[in-house]
Amino acid sequence: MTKITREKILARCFEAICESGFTNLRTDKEIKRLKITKGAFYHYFPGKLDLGYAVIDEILMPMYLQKWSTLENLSQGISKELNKLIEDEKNRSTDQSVKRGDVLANLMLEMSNEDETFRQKLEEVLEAQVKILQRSILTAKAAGEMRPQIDARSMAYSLVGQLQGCYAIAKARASRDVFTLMMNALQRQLKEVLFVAEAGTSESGPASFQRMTA
Amino acid sequence: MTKITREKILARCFEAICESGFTNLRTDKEIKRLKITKGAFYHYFPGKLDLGYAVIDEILMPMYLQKWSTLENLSQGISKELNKLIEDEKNRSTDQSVKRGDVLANLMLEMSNEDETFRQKLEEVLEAQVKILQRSILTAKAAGEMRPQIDARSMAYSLVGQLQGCYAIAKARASRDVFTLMMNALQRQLKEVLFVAEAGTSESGPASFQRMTA
DNA sequence: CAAAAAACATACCTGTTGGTATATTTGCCG
DNA sequence: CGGCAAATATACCAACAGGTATGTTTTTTG
Repeated sequence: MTKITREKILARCFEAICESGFTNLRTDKEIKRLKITKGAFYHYFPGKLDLGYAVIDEILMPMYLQKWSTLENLSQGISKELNKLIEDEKNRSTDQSVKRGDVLANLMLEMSNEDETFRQKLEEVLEAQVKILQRSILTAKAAGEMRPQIDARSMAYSLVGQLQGCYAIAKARASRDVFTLMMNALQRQLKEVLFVAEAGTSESGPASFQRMTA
Repeated sequence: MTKITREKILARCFEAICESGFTNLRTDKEIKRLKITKGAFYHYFPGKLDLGYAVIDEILMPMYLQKWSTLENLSQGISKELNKLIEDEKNRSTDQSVKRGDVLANLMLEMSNEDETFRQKLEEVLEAQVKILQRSILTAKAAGEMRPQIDARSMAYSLVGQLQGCYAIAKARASRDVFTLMMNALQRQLKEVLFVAEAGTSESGPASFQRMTA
């Protein structure tokens, strides 16, 4: 037995949630698929909602923490690393992943107004991301890599928001190209606002929203 | 009879969709609430999905067209009007509206990967908005109100995406303050990237992400 | 005004879905 | 090995939810 039952349930149900959200998750379908029984399922989870909470705590949260993990314990080259992370996300995307969109964003919009506990747990994941980014931006400012007048909190929120915006639009367009396009625009915007180094070339003004060369 | 049955159904179901999405819309609940019967409902709509399509075509689309309507037939002062529209959206927001979030964004994330027709119709609404913004930006560029190197299409997409990002984060935080904060950041970012007039004050670099004064 | 079409009303049906009650097995500790 | 608790299995259920079949009323129109 490589994986104990509880972990299998969590992993499989997380996958199902990624595919079609929490409401569309059918517990008994997944139970059949896992070749277990309701007895096993309800032994580990009091109900569907509690399963959802566990998925957030034990899978989603670690997942989104790891997403930015390389930024932590970094005292220099933060803006470069940030750009690399966005670049990675862009390159890792597939037609399928674009159609699914961002799991956290999906769950936020689906569940925040339905169940308060759900919302709180999703908020925790969101805030965890924001905190990492915020601290990284502060570090970058201290290292002279970012303009000092930038407010780290505002910046962190906007970053996460824009990332989700990219995912949302691309999902509705069902187009990986649109995703790439928007991520490129985000990168350009970041470059201009963040990096002190390139600030010299002010002749043409900010570079954001110049024609996208996807 | 002020409103015919079909319109009442559409209006009421739209409201319900705003509250908790399409999947959570319970047709028979709304039928009872409207004090009509299934006969009436299924006389006008072949099924629940078709009702959804009709809501998008007949309510959502006009709604989002009107949102930017003042931008059309405007040959000057576009950037100012754009800023005013965002300002309005910020001021019109309530705790409740923030908790609900943006209906279009909600539906996009909920339905795009569930039903292709749904996605296409939502895409139409999205594209309609983008087109209006894109044309306005072009006009503004022609009038010398915006930096000429801005790509209108890229700009329009980013705008809509960021707007949805503001709504998404604020919804998850269940905080009108967060919404205001993010909308302010968006306004500041727009000001700096868009407006030719203010471009002179380059000493401090771009103003985006400076400390938010909500 | 008569017939046909549109607009509703009533009753019923079926699959689904989350959940429960209860029985059985398995693993472990003394 | 005996017993106890965790783990898993089986059968069942009640509510819901969308949809259908069919009947009745109202409106339109020739």
